[in-house]
Amino acid sequence: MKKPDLTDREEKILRSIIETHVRTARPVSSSAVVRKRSVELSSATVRNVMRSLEEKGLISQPHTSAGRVPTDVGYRYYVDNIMQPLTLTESERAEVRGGLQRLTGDDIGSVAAGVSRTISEFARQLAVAVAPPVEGELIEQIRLVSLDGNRVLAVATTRTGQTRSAVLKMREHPSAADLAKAAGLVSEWLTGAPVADIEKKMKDHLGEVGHPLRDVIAGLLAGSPQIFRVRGGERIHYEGARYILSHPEFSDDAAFLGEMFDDEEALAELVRTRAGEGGVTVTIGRENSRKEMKRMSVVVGSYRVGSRFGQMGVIGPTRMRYSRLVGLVDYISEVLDDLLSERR
Amino acid sequence: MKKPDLTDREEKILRSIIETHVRTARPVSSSAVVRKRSVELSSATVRNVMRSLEEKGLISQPHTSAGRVPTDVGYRYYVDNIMQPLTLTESERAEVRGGLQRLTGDDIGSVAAGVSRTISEFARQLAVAVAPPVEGELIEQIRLVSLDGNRVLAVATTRTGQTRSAVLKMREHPSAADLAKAAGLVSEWLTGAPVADIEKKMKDHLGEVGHPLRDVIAGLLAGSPQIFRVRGGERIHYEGARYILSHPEFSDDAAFLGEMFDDEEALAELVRTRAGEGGVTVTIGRENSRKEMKRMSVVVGSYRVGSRFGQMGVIGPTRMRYSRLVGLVDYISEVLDDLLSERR
DNA sequence: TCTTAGCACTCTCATTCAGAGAGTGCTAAG
DNA sequence: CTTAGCACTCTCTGAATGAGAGTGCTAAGA
Repeated sequence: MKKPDLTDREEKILRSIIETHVRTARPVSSSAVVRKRSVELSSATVRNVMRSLEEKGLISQPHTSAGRVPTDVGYRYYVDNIMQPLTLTESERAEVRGGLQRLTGDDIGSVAAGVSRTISEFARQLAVAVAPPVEGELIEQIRLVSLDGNRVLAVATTRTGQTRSAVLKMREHPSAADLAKAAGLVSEWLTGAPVADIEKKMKDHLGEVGHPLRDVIAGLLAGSPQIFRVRGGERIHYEGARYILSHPEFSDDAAFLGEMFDDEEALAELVRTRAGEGGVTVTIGRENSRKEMKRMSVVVGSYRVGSRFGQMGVIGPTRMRYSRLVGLVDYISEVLDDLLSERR
Repeated sequence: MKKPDLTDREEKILRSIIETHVRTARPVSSSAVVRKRSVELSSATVRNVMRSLEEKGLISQPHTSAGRVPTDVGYRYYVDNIMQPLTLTESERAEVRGGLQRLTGDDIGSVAAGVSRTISEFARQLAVAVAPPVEGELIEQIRLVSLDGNRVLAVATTRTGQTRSAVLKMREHPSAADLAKAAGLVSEWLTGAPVADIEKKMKDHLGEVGHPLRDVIAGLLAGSPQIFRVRGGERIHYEGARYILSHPEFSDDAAFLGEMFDDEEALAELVRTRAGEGGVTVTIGRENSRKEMKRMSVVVGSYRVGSRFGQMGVIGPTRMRYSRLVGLVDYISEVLDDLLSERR
């Protein structure tokens, strides 16, 4: 997997090429490398080294007489072996932490929204955050509150302290006593069960109860998807469309990006599949599963809520500041783990 | 305002030019008009008419020897005086109505989300829907439900049957009896008051109550923004980014569109400012307040929930099928008024 | 053996030019 | 008032040209 077969000098020159290409967006010539004082060599020698880097597939020429541009393989080598994650400045760290701290009182979906906003702001790239799935959460308790007419508010709390609720429409108006009884009964059945199992459990027990309560519980069963099936929109958040859309190099990909914005599930997939549990993962250009992303890179990290993981990351051109972005995502995931483990 | 100073023949030719331009996206020549059999005339005569239309500012030539293209003024005349809204086919009507019907059980924000999805699907354009503001709603009742630890779920219902809730963190764990008392007291103060006034009202009455209840109510006051200040994300929904982003003519405007997607409030402004109460409004090209939209048109309608209005519409190139889109928005607003007035 | 100066070579990019094609405006006749 | 005919204008395409950038190669120097 590793490719440590570069000499010190080759690494220095690869680094120089990548870093100036990231800044300038144009092919880097041998003389540009010399001007940067990356190495004390003549341009002719640098050219020889560049040729060797090209033979190894790390850089390439757009055409015969242009400078060199890093390939995906070149960026990969840079990310794995050369680059160091950039530490944020003290004031940036304070700002990131402060911004995230303010979120942690909110529900887990809003946290994801805030995370995507924070990442986007500091990265100046499209940012995506996916909240951890609710399916594995364990039910703590179910409560039913009578509203007006036949409407009832169902409230479920989970072991990690999340709360979800929905308004149910019942066939007839249930009495407060019946509601309390039904809630007690259902809580008894479900406490400790994972959210994924609740429909099945309720169905299994439904036969055990008689007339007035049975209607209430049937209503609850009918509405349970509303309570627990989290729509993508609540779990997946993105921010910073303007950054990726303003890249002229992506004007051909605008249609693809539009599809991504419309299909949040697909967007989530990008950060989900590659996010390990802990650590920051970088996916470069053609390494992405979608061929439309051959000129984009994705930097993702994960964060932990209870026993489940959420993911977050940035999407931008392959020509991105990897050291800065890896450092940023890393720091945010550290802060989130810290802040979110505090909640019970 | 009106411009009825076109002859019958001029109108026919303007219509022909606009309708073929909308289809082909290219300048329309005099012979193309003749080929369409819009009028029984030679191309030379059509040319004379086109010259007159050009003098009146309704069409223009991109360059000396090209066909003609409609101007904003031309589209305006077409929309106001020539075009008829296109009625949807029976099966489309059924599909639209069915799709919207399924939504009306949900809360008012989800309805807006569904509306934008429906419009976008049928219009194949970017669609935006804005739910009516909650500020004018009148409070019906406030309930408080004890969760675990110091957390309390506050539930408010309004006169139009909307429900909003939030989890509040109290200083200390309140007893169930105190919660019930506090909820009763607050409901008494607030019932019938508009949402906009609740903070003030609670502050006014807070002095009247003594120790154990006072803490609870202070907690509710502190959390009331969470309950009622609707974040844009819940009110404003858009769908169909792929349609507008895939228009090659907007690849220059991608950065502007990105800003719109990021700033939902700005997007909402587009459909809000122009939406009258009832009826469909069309804003064409430079008529839009934002100069970046000089090549886009907006078709908006409104719908009513209780005494407040929500807005919805489509955003696309000026070269759009106005008759189809006006017909669609009109029908959707009709269906929504119908469906939403049913809820109490 | 490695480095470097020098130079020919290749490719892009911008400019210019010419010819084809599209569509108009004008004129004169019906 | 309408229309046939035609000259005119403008765009678009492709070819030709020259400048500029940057390389690869060779041969000399350390």
